[in-house]
Amino acid sequence: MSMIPRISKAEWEVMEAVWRRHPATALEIVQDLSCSCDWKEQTIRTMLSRLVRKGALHYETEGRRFLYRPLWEREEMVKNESRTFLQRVMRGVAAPVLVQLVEEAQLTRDDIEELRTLLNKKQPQNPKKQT
Amino acid sequence: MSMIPRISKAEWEVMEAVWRRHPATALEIVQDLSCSCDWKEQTIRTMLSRLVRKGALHYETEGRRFLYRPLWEREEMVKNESRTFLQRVMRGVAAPVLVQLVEEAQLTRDDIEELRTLLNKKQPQNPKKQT
DNA sequence: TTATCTATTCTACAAATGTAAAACTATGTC
DNA sequence: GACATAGTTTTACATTTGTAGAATAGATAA
Repeated sequence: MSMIPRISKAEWEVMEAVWRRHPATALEIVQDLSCSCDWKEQTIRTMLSRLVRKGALHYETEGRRFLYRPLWEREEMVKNESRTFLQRVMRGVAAPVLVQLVEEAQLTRDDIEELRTLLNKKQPQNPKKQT
Repeated sequence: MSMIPRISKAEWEVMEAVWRRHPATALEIVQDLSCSCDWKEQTIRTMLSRLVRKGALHYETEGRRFLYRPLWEREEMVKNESRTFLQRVMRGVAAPVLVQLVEEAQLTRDDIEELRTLLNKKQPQNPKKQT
């Protein structure tokens, strides 16, 4: 199985739009993003190509245009990013970061409930000694 | 108040070492990292300079060497990174990412307890409608 | 069938990142 | 003082990212 590609911040933005609307033409993506970003159309088209090159998107041609689709579920990529983030920012010590994130996050009642349930089910790990 | 600088993955690694050992000479940092990374000594020294330039570290001279110190608490930078991460990966919809992270993370009994308490105190937000 | 659209592909270029080697400079040491 | 040492500063160079303009080619309207 090929690797989930690492994509940049701006590319992520474009991916979001593709996830929202796929299958989608470049123009549709541009329109979708027109409110949130103020990139030039060409910029977004460039990023679509790069995402194809990186193996994050693929397309079929429909007439002269491309219909883009994600090659990965949003969830898979979120998982991947999260893992990378955790490794980078915490080198294994998850809790402080999670605390931080929970504090920052805006969560609905349901979100909170879901997380609480998750924590109840969570299997505790023994603390590891510091290297 | 000046801004917390954004630093790259590799630079973060170096920062970790500085946080662990500060005040520390370049050599000490190099040694600290020698087990975990296999960068050449020069590479690490370069990153120390870049971190100074970026305003993440500063130094005093001690004889001919520099004694490096972080300009920011680890916690502040973690907070900052977390915020950036959340904005990037979730554009405001925190819960799925948090679920993912909690699932991935290795948490001790105490960590879980802490998070649970936090969630209990957490003020729920009303769901916002999608744009 | 030719001019015009419009979509994609190529090219551009500066800044940041990863990864160092080379050069320069104090400072002990002989 | 001359030289080796061990620091720092400069320079290097390929990739990735951000941000597009220019060129090209297929579809279409006149």
